[in-house]
Amino acid sequence: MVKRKIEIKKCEDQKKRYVTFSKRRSGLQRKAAELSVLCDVKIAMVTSSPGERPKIYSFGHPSVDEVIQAFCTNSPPSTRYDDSIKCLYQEVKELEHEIKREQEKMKHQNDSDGFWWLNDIEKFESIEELLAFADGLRRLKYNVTAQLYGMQCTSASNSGLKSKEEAGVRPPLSLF
Amino acid sequence: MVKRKIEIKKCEDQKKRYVTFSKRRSGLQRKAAELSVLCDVKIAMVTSSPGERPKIYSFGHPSVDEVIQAFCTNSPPSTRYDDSIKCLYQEVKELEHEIKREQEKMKHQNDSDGFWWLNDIEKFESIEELLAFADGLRRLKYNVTAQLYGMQCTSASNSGLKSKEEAGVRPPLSLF
DNA sequence: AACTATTTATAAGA
DNA sequence: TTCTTATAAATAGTT
Repeated sequence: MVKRKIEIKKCEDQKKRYVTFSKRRSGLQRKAAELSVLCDVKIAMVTSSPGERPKIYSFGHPSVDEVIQAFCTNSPPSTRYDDSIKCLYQEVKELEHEIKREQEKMKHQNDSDGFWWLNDIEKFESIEELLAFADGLRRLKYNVTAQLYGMQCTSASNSGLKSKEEAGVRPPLSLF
Repeated sequence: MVKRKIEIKKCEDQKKRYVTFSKRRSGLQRKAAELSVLCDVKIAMVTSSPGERPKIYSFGHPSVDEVIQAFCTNSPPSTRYDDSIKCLYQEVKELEHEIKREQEKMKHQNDSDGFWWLNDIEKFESIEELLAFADGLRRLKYNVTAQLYGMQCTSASNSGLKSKEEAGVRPPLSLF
């Protein structure tokens, strides 16, 4: 059996889409009914069915019509909270928030006490990850070594000595 | 910490009611949005807020007004599926179903092969339960024994013999 | 707003 | 459609 988490995007398999619609619509309706009872509020839900010739499903407490009436006539736009667009903004805001928290977490992980290279060795969950990390370390070592070698060469030639050997410059591999 | 399951009935604590409304409404909205994306359907939700001066919350894809328009004008009542009342009937049907299943379960438990006293010893989950069961058995034994003793006495006196001993009647405890 | 122990919803399969 | 089950998501109570 595969993982059951699904992406929220249009399901292209028509049959599955119908099943999902059926299941989720009933779940939504139950939730709506619970909300109206728990919080003693009016609620209405109108849905079109998927497919060629959409039918209209409706559900409401105390009745769809009463709630729609209230929406259309009793409430001037100033008293409405339409989240149809707001929720997109909300989504963006939440993503930004998540990113921020993620970044903070990273920061804390990376610089606790300044000894980042001692941290989180335990977090690797497989040999592969550990090997990848080790490989990263090798590259790092190589780069640092090469960098250092280059710096030594530069300072050696700046110092007026003739050869690298005279300046005590060693080949990269001996630096670690 | 106490159990977290709640009854679906009006929450009398105003503050809690507001919090619940806020949490559940946003959950409902998320679900509605997911449904519209997954199944590629139109949906609208209108809710009144709890409290003295209810505000109207609305949410819709592609927009509340479009869906309500479709509900009010484009769809003759014959094409509508209004579940506001249907769901009550559904609830009754489900309860009846549940009762029926429950009864069947009972029936199966009670008379599988007629040896009910051999069944379900394993179902006890604690020493206490088992001891309670044992105590019940003791009482049962006592009652059956007494009953039997009474029957013996009756038949003994009916048989014209003078004493219980003559009729082979034993005291209750020896019967098990 | 955040946390978390639980409950609830649900995707997939039968 | 309904049921089951493993897993994901929602949320009640609390901080």
